[in-house]
Amino acid sequence: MTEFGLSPIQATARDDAVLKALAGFVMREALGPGQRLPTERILAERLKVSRNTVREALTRWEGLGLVERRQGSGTYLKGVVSLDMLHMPLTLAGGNDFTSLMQTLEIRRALEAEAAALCAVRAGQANLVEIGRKLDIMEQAFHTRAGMSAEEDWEFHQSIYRASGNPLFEQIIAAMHELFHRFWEHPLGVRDFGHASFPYHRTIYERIAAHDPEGARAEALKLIATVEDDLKRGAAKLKLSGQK
Amino acid sequence: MTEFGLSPIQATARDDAVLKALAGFVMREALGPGQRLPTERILAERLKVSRNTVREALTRWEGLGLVERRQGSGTYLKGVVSLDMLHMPLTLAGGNDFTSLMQTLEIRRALEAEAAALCAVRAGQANLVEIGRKLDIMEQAFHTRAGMSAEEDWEFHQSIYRASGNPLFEQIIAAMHELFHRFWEHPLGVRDFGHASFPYHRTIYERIAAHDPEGARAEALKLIATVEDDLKRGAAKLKLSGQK
DNA sequence: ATGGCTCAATGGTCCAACCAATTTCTGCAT
DNA sequence: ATGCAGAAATTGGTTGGACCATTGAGCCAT
Repeated sequence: MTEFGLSPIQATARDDAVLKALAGFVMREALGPGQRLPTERILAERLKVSRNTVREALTRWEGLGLVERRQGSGTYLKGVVSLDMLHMPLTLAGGNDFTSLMQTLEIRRALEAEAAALCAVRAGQANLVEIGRKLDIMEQAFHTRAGMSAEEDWEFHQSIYRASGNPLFEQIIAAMHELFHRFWEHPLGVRDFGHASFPYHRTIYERIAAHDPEGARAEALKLIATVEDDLKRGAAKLKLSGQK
Repeated sequence: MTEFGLSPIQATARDDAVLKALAGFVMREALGPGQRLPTERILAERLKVSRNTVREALTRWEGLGLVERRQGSGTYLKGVVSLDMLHMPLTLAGGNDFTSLMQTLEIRRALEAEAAALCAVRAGQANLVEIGRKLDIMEQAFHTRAGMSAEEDWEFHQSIYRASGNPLFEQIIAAMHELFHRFWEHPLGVRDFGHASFPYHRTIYERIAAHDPEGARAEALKLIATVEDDLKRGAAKLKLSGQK
C-alpha cells in the first residue's frame, strides 16, 4: 500500500455553496445575533436551488448552533457568522452516571478558573456592569425563591465567560452545562444544590472588579469545590438508599 | 441482510426521534466505525417517516462528523455512536488568524495544567512507565532530527492526558490540537517551533513521578508559556514582513 | 488478468403539495 | 377609538414521488 499525496475531490457541493452564499449575505447585510434571516422559500428562489437543499444547509448551521429555527416564525441568527469560520464539532461519550458528572466538573474547574482570571485582566467597564447586573438578579432570585436560582446562576457565569474575551470558554462550558442538566432533571440529587456555592458568586465578582486575576481564580476554585462536595454528598445518599 | 430491528416513530420531533432510533439500532447491532448503515430508503420505510426526514437527521450526524455519506455507495459510520453523547460544536470566527490560535492555546493552558496536576495525583506505576517511555522517544527524536519531533511530542502529552483518569481531557485537547495543526501546516510560522518548550517535558515528567501536583501544574504552565511566546514572535515576524 | 460495458443500488436534488405553529390582519362588540 | 376573538397569511416541518450522478458488481471480449 503506497501513499500518493492525493485527496478526493469534492464532487457535489450544493449545500456548501448555499451556506457560503448565505454567509456572504449575512456579512453584507451586517446581521447579528437575534436577527431574522430570509425565509427558506425566498432563499430557495433567490439562490435557484430547491427548498430541500436550503433546508439541509440550514440544518447544518442549526447543528453548529449558529442558527435557531422557530416554526411559524422564522430562522434567527444565534451567533456571529463570517465567511472564514472554523467549525469543530466535538462529540464526547458522556454517560448519565456519577463518574461522568465528576469528569465534566474537572473540566469545568480548569476552565472556570482560567476564565475568571482572564476576565479579571480583560474585563472593561461595560463587562463589569453586565456581570454585576447578572449577580444582582441572581441574588434577588435566590432570596425570593429560597435557593432556586439555577437559571440566573447560569447567566451570571455566562457573562463571565463572555467577558473573558475567548468565545471558546462559553462554548465548551455550555456543553458541559447541558450534560449536567440532563442528569439533574432526573431530580435524584440533593435538595438545595447550589446553596453552598452562593456566597462565592459575589466574591468572584469582587476579585474581577478589582482586576485581581489570582484572587478571582481562587474564588472560582472554591465555588467549584462546593459543587463537587454537593455532588459527592448526593451520590453518597443515593448509595445509601440503594438506587438501581 | 433483510431484517432490521427498527420500529416506527411517534408524533412530533421527527428527526430527533429518528436519530435516537438510529443510535439505538447502531448500539443493538454493535456497529463500529467503517461499517455501513441501512440505506436512506430502507430507514424511511422502517421508521415510517419520509426519506427527507431521514436525510435531515443524517445531515445532523454528518455535521457532527459521526457519519460519512458516499453517493452511490452508502452511509458509513465514522465514529462511535451511543445514546447519551455530548455534542459540542466549537466555532472560531476568523479561522486562520493569530487570534484564533491564541484562543485555542488559552483553553489548552487551562486543561494542560489541570491534567498534569491530576496526573501527578492519580498516575499509577504503569502510567509513569508509559509516560517515561514516550518522553525518551521524544527526546531521542528531538536530538537526532534537530528539533523536528512534533509527532512524538504530541504522543507524550497524550499519555499524560490518558493518565489523568479523565478521558475528556484527551478528547478536548485533541480537538484543539487538530485546530492548531490546520493552521500550522500552512507553514507561515517560526522555523523551530517547539524548541523552547523542550526542557519542560522532562520537568513535567519529574514532578508527576514525584506525585507533586502543584509542581506539575507549574511546569505545564511554563511549557505553554513558551509556546505562546513562540506564537507571538511568529506573529510579529509576519506583521513586519507585511503579509496580507 | 485487463479493460470496457451494462445495470442496479444509493446518495443528491428537485417539485408540489399539505401539516402545524406562529404572526398578522380583520371585524365586531364595547 | 379600543380591545379582543377569530380568520387569514406566513413560515418552518413533513410527505411522496420523480429524476440525476456516482458507485460498484457482474459480464464479456480481448
